[in-house]
This record gives sequence, structure tokens and C-alpha cells, in this order.
Amino acid sequence: MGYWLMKSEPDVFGVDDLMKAPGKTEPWDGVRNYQARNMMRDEMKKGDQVFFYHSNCKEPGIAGIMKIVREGYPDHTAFDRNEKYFDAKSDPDNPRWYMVDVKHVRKLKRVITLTELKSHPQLAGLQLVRRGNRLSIMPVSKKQWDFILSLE
DNA sequence: GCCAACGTTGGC
DNA sequence: GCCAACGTTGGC
Repeated sequence: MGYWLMKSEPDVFGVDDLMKAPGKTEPWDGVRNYQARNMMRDEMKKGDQVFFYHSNCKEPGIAGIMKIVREGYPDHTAFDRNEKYFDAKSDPDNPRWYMVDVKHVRKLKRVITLTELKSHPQLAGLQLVRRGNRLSIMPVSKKQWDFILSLE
């Protein structure tokens, strides 16, 4: 089973929004980055666990856990001219962008902040704490996953 | 709001 | 295929 971390801005869509979604499930749409797309399209498997990371906010950090309930499929918001993430270069016959469905598992007892994550040498290899990291989806090793949960 | 870091675009 | 210009991300 795989482990991941996915970022979202809580002002736009946070862990509380996922909790309130029907079936606590939501398509992770709007990703327009090739590396992130490849992971959703090719690597994420049903049942994989995912840290929900809050970015670009007052207290950046890991706020919850979710799981993959549907594997990669075309992100139809790219086809719709009225959508914020419309991309004329993606067409239904040859979709450029993919998404997965995620389901809320639980909130962490507290937000494990980026500052805290950075302070642990055990997490030095985590892409999130690397300088200039901008990837919105990244793999987490089992070791890193367990260590982060032990901080909770 | 600032700005460093990075990905993407497009001219050549 | 190089690389400058531009837009975006995201911490602070």
C-alpha cells in the first residue's frame, strides 16, 4: 500500500470541507502539473493513504488523513470552458489531466505544522521540507508516514 | 504583500 | 534545443 501527501489551501478546500462532502468523498480536481498528474494517473492505488496538507495559510501543516477510493481518471473540469481550471489543450479523446477520488478518514488530533516537520532530521528526505518545493502531490515512505503519526 | 524558487511557454 | 520572460506557488 502506498502513502502520499496532497496539498490544498484550506481557504479554498480544507479538511473540514472534505468531511462535509457527500460520502466524505471528493474528486481531487484542478491539478495542472505533470509530475503530480503522473502520480495520480499511474501510481496511486485504491486504498492508499494520504496526508491532507494545508498550504498557503496561517498554520501550514498536516491536518488530516484521507484515502484513495477511485484511481486516476480524466479531470473533466479541464474540458469545461466555464471551469476555473479549463485547459483548451486537453480534450476528451486525449485527456491531459487526471484526478483521483479521495475520502476523508480522520482529522489529526492537532495540526502537525511544517515548522515541526522541518525540525526532525528523520524527515530530511521528505520532499515537503526541501527548499523551494512546490509539488502539490508527493510520495511519503512508510517510515516517514509512521514517524509523522508518532508526532501526533 | 513580498519574493524566492520553480515550471511552462515561445522565440530563435 | 536553448534560454529569457513570465506566471504560479507558498512560506514568511
